[in-house]
Amino acid sequence: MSSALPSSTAEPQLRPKLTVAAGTTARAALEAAGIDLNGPSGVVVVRDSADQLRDLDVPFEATDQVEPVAIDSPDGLSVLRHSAAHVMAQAVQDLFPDTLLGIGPPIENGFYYDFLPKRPFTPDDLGAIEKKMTEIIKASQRFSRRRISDDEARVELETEKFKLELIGLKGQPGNTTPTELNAEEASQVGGGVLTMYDNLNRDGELVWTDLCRGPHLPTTRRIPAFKLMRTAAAYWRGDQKNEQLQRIYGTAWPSKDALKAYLVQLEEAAKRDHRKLGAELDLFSFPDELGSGLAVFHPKGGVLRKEMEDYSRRRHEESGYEFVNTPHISKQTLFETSGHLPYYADGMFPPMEFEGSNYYLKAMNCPMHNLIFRSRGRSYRELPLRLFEFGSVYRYEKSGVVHGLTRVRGMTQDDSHIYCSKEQMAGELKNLLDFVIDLLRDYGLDDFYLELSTRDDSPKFIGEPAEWVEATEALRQAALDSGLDLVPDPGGAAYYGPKISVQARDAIGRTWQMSTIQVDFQQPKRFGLEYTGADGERHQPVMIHRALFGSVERFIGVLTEHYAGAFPAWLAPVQVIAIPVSDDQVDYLYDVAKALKEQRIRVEVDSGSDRMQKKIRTAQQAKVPFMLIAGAQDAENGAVSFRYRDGEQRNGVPVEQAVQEIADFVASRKNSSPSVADFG
RNA sequence: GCCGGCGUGGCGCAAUUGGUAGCGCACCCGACUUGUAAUCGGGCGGUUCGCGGUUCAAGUCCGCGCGUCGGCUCCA
Repeated sequence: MSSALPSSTAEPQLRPKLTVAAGTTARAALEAAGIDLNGPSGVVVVRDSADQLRDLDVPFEATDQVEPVAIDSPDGLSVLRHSAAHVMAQAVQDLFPDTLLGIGPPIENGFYYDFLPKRPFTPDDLGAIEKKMTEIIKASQRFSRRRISDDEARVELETEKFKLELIGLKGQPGNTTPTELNAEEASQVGGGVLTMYDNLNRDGELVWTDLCRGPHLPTTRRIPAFKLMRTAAAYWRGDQKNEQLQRIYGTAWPSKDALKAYLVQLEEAAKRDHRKLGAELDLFSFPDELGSGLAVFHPKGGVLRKEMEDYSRRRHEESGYEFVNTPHISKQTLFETSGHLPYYADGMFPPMEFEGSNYYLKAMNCPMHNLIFRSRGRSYRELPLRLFEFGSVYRYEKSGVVHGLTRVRGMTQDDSHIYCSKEQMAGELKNLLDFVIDLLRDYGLDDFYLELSTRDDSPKFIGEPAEWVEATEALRQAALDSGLDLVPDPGGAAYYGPKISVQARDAIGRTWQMSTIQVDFQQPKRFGLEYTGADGERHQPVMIHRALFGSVERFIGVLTEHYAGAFPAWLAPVQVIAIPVSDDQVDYLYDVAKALKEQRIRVEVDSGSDRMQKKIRTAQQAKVPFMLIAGAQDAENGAVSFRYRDGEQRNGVPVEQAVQEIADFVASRKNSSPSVADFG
């Protein structure tokens, strides 16, 4: 997952531009125009004609046309959150006086500030900091902008070593494109002239100050709602070699209601967490005894896997793939040939030594597929040769990154390697991308964009520049032909070739990297792969790597969150649960279940001693798509009553019809939950 | 890997300043035979993640390890 929850950001309102005369403030112009400065959509800054955001209370040097920016617009929210970060930093330095400041930018849905405290913050500290922040907000401190020279700043900030470093990196005045600073860092020092923001209390007394580009809210009072979320560690300037700072994350909103809505949204997202649902729905677990990042699938999770894989196999079969199988372990020399060792030794489990050789668990399937290609002479008539395998690989993910099913140490890739001629490459990539998107849609993901990862001038990228260009352009063309949005990712390529990755948005707007398609000229070279062309000459094939689910495990994790555990009927571990009103209908329902089983429907009869209401509750919590309920009346009429996931019901449906409806619905692979509307 | 939090029956939680573990769900048994989200009663189940230490006494304090959570870094 890359992005967080969608923010409930309001669209910027179109407002007429206002004139701010030289020597006057934006506030004066806004007040004269009767524009609200205080409400949940009140204006907090303005955008000038140079597209810069400016404080309301700083006089303009020259007359200008400005656009009001409301607190609930995207820019307004950033200003709010950045100001909240300042308030938090003030609170922290107040409570923990020897704490040094890092940077404190706004981020999606909130803000953070990095600190170097004498001791790390604890969760308990957050409460105290929040309380102090509330005091600062109530004190209605003014954010007051002050220009300062680099030399003055160095004196004023002599104890703040991180701020001094930023000033040094900022570049000379007039240089508006600092290349050393990322966007977050630039928000502190800007590109040219340095400014300080002084927090002044009602008496005009200076209570706190921070180096900052701004702009800010007029006063701390304009922070209507905030909450500190968590503490974490973060490396200074994002580099593992640097000092580790303590980061505090917070969120801030234009109203208490908006904050509450955001917190509810987080709770909803937490309910979909596949790790939680995996346990609740009895799908999989991670036994400590196995080790970190190693999952076992329980029978219900096993059904999911099987259905997912079966459908994938079928589609691959129809699309000209050939199925192969390779072992989980290999001698070291194979990975030397492929070039993965020593490059990626850190990412592999350490080798086992026996019979005079080092054996590695495979972290990728491609070298073994290459051996299959090379096992005999190949003709151009065989190309494109598409080898497919559900191949289990093992990767030594660092202990801190293992996460549920989405980042594991043992996984099964739906891995495919396609060998084709250079001439075939462009067409093959296009077909492949269509195939991938089409198949993902069948599993219910239907909102995508693409990312094109290319090389930069880093030495890690190997191979001929001309080949990179050719492969990159072929990928780009395939991406453009798909009509999907394409986001560039310079420097993100694998060391052996460029790639396209398919990003999918789930039901609540989060994005996940799904499939990757990579072009590789290197391995064919390293393995000496060749085929005989129509011309009788030997040629080197192009190799395309491609995984569609990424891994089966990860895909199950993503689908679990996408559907919040309420899987489509065709995937659901239990598709039908039959519930008798009283014990007298148990045998009757076993007959109904038998008829369903003949249609290969996964059905259970709840013959336990619970009351019917309890059984309905249990089935509902198990998110079973169809409940079939039968009482004396139904049994007498040879009928059953449906209850769907949404609680709707249809009573007195003849058994034969009910069985057919369910079988048809499952066969349709509809991804929405069945409901009354589906059956008219 | 780094920083911090957490680790109590299958699951979710409780246990005063250290004084040798309780509850709900699930599970098992019994009673009740019920028409759309929890019937009642009884029972089983824990070497409090592991190892070591402090103490008369450790779930509680300390150290190490493992696992996990939140971030950072990483993700062929």
